[in-house]
Amino acid sequence: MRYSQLFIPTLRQPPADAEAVSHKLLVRAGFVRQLAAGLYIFLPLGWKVMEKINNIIREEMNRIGAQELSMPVLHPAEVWQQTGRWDEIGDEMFRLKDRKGSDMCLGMTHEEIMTWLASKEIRSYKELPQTWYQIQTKLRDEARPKSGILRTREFTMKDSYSFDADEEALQKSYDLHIEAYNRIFDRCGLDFIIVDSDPGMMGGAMAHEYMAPSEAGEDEVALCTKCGFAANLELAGSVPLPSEDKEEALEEIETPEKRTVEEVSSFLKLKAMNFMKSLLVMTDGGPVLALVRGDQKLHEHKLQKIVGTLRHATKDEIKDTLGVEAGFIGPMGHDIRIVADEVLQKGCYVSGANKPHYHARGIKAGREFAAEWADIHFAQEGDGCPGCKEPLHIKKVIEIGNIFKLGTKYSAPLNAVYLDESGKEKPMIMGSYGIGPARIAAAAVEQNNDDNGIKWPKNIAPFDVAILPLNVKHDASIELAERIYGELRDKGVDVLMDDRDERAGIKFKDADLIGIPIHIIIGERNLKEDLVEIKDRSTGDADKIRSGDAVGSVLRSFSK
RNA sequence: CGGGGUGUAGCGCAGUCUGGUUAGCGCACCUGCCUUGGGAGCAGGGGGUCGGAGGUUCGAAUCCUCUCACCCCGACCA
Repeated sequence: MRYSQLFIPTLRQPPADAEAVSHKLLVRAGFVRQLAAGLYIFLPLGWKVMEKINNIIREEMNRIGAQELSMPVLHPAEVWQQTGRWDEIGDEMFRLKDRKGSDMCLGMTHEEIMTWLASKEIRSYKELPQTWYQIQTKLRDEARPKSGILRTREFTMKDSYSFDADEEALQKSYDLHIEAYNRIFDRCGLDFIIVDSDPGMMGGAMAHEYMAPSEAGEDEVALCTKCGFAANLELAGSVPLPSEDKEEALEEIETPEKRTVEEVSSFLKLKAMNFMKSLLVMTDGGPVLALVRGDQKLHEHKLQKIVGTLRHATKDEIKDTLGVEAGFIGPMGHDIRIVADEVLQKGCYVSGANKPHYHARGIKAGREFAAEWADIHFAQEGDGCPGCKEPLHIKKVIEIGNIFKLGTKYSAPLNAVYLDESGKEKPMIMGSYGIGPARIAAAAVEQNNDDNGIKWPKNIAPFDVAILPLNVKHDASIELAERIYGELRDKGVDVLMDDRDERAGIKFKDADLIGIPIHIIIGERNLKEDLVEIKDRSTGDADKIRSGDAVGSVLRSFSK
């Protein structure tokens, strides 16, 4: 394609409200524009990248026998009501009524509709397994869209669903998806890791997430380089650094206006790990006091699994329940349920003295208080790996894909059943598998860029090659550029010909910003010696070669 | 939903505190000349209901009230 005929609105400066690198660069380089919060327009270049990603996904999904189809985006409420999610899901679902007043919603995912289809059409074990997928628009009324195209309210997703006769067959479908996903993310040129994840509201037994390490990511994972442990911080266990093993008698200390661990620890000149944080949460079963060590963060999800749905107590509730204001709460002498992190079983700690402006030291489990013990802390950098005790590393990551074993969570309520060999009716065993193509693009930019712009991985770059005739008024330059352009195109190479009457500097800057992997630079000076320059965008390496060798050289670099 | 911030030309910003000519600057854009290996130079030019509504005032980008939008942190995230 010819640059002069393309719409590539590049900007010298990024918009002021962009924060993430991928957001800034994708806007600057003319790939996307924002319509409203969490709603993005994909410009021609951006759309080309999306199509390349989607085609890789298609090829790999088809390779494992998955079949592409297309589902409506607008759904009747009934199906969602049958699985209970119509009520479980809150404001995040876009809901509307049709002209007859019937409740409808915009699909945030397609478990219900896919299962509905299976329930209508599949009768026999002979028709199983089936894996269906689509690359479809999803809509979610996100509480906080952010980071450009990383978290939007409308986005395309590759979602596939497997229907199997039993758990063993589901495992096969699951493994096939792992195979496909590994190939997809490899081909897209991403650095990625697979981690254990929390099945959450999706239900089901097992789940993994594909994560691309990046500072722009919203998730955090704990990794062990020694034994390969890898898990989302939403569920990652860890072995905290051991507490100091000391024996102290209980003693009250005046700590005027010192409430937080930070304040009290600097006041008493003690490390955070010498403290015990006492936090009051409210549950359906009444108030619960949660205890973690001063250097730890309470993991509400872990606690929730023990005590049920919870929320933080208000200041008044703390006073009413414990008789003391927040900041001076201690675990002693309360007649309520106490759940404490296991690390507190050993050692003596400082915590609130249950009276204003006083803390107490020498608080020891079993002596001053009793508790239920559990892992209710967030894993942090340096904690021991739960598998091999080596220090864990925490990394920020972008979630680019996930795979879930759903079991019968959807097939049971929607009555998606089949008859087995003995004529017995059984629910289908399902799996659900997602990939966010726009997140692949964003992650690729986050992982591959420099001060000059994007360095696209070659398989998802908007063009394979850019030809830059530096002076379009120089006949020999243009003749050569046209010849190379034609020959590369004949070989199936996706070429951008910068035929604009612009100065050399502008062409260099734009080619770098847009991030095309290979640049063929045709300058008047080199051409006198029959030379052209081939530049590799990602390494910056540039070679001068005979003009007649340009096409062959470029083709060779693709077969590498 | 809680906290913070920002809305002035396509993009980036100044002006607002302390009200007062035709509201400025850089880049981009248009015309001409010149230039062609890293976002050139000279000359000329176009583009704004200062997010919106109401109010105060002789006079509002500027002060007051309400409202909308967007961004960031947190909560949430099937």
